[in-house]
Amino acid sequence: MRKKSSAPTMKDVAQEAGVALGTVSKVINGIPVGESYRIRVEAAISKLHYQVNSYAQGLKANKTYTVAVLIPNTKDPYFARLTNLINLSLTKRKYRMLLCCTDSDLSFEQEYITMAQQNKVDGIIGLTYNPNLLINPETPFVSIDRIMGANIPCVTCDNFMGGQLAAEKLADLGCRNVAFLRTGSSLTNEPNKRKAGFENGCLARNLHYETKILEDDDLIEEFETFLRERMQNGRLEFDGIFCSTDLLAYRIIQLLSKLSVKVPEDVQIIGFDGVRLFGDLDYICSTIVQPVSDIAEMCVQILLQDTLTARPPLICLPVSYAAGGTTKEPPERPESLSG
Amino acid sequence: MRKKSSAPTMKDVAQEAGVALGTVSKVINGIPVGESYRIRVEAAISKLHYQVNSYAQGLKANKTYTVAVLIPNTKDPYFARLTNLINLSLTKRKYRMLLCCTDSDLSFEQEYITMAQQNKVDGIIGLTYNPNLLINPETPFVSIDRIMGANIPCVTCDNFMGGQLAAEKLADLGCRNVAFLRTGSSLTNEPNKRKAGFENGCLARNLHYETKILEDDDLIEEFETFLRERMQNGRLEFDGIFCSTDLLAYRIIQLLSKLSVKVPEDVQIIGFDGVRLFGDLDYICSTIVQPVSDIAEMCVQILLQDTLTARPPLICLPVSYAAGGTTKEPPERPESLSG
DNA sequence: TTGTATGCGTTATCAT
DNA sequence: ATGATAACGCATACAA
Repeated sequence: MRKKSSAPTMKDVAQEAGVALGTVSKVINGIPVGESYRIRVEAAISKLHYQVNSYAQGLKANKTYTVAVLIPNTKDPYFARLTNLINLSLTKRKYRMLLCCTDSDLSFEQEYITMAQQNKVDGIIGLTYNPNLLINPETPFVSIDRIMGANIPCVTCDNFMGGQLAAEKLADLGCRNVAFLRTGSSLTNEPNKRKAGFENGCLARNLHYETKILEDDDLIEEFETFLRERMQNGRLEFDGIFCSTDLLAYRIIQLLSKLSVKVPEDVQIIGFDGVRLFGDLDYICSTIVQPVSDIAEMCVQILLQDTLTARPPLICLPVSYAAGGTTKEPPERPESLSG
Repeated sequence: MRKKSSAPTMKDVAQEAGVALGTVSKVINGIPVGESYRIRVEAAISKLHYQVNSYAQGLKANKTYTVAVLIPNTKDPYFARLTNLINLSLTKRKYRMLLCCTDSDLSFEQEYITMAQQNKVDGIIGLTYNPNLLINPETPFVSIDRIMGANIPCVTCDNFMGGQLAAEKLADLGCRNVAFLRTGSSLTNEPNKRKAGFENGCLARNLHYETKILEDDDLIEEFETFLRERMQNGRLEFDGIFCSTDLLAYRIIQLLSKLSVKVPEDVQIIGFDGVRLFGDLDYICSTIVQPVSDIAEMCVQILLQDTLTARPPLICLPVSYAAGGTTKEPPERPESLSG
């Protein structure tokens, strides 16, 4: 499909209305102008279906009202929700959002950064993994979940507290022997603190614990071996498991079902993220809920704020716990929705 | 966070390299230039960290390499996946994507269209509901799931065939008395054909069927009443249900569990969309799978193609069926993934 | 082959 | 208050 003839410009409007260019500009920008002139210009605008050219505006003003958002993908429900909420926050402020799905690929991340800079975005929000990202210091950047350097603010949830909360919950629910399972990137980022928080909680509550962390190229089957080795007479020695993400929790639950271990009767499971079915229905599992909405809003707010003051390097937002059916409590139900 | 000093321009590069503006432009655009000049220019570019200004380019070329995508949200897993795949297709072609989450709000849809046009996007892909959307005819537009007019291509899956397939599957699985349940927008769009296809399939296979369609502001509870009325001695009179979406199927399954009706033993359920947990793990339910990847690719391809020929008004892509545990078959399992 | 000049659509600074 | 004009950064047609 090819674009048809080029769109009308301010010049066309000026000619149609029989006024000067500057007058048209003033009308468009709400600068006072003679009543009769305004009416003629407005008539010409609607007659020609004139629309301002944001590109010309951006070139002139050196401001594009555009923010690039780098995220691995929008298929994962947590990323999908985060993307949606960032979009909301940006739209609320009349900003446009350039979506950049990086697939967690280090090169793609860099390419998107370059693209965004060439596009003269007013800022970038990135949930990235590349430890050597080259970002032009003149482009404001806010990182999610990873500390990237002294001058780059990082927004995350309180991962340490989340881990601790998980341990406390398991203790409250009667567990005595628990495990922490983690998978994913070997790169250091904030979510790694979930482990330390969990261990801290276990110590405080006198819980015996063990941890198992998969390397980057390990298969999920490693966990099966790990768990099998800790079964005696068809009984798992753990009565509680904390998984670093809801995704992992889900897969572990599948695995346990294969091993005929019942959840939550035999072993209670807590995940992390607060993922819900279809975005806002039931939780997949009992989980530490990230304040996604606050994270999104905070990213946008910090990115777009004018003052250079009050720019703390790391912002940790509080997490909460939600029962989702994989612990011995009644699961929380979402408010009833129509449709 | 404020932008630091403004970025270097071609003029700065020219001065740094001691050459003329045009020469720099040529180097950047790969137009042959004297070896020594090229080297000096490239040195200046990397010294100054120069990056072209896409806005200036776009203004000059009247082309922005940007496409706006209008979608209700990215929380719903089907929309989330579609968004991801459209992003992929666009990126592959070096296009940027402006994400516009409309929340299915008719005014937001119009506002985003206006914004996109002011942004001089090269095209718009929209899954929209506003029947009176004002779209500048000079902006190429491809619609998803809704026919918007003679000059606007519409990409969708074969909804009719999907409905028919659902009926056939239920018949094959031994059902004799089935129901079709639908909810959502009262506006006419392609997915409405699922009902006709289902009815057609039921007739062909001699299945007795009943349909229940909720109005826009009805509550999901209406379905509970409907189903309760069709129970005798704790037994539901239907042995199969086709739901217009996986989301609805999921909610109906919850409802049935409340009524102590077992799925799939007492009643088999088929949904529509092909939604999977975490994007690519298990299906939520047995379902008619939309060819999301093909839909995304087709939208982009049609939108960006140069020729005005071969632009059929309606493109129906084939659907398939996947067992997801809510029918009397072993559910399909996704290929084992690492991590 | 290299440099110069003009225009893209807009805004803002001037005179008028 | 209104109209003419320069400038934003880049690409290109044209002159050197």
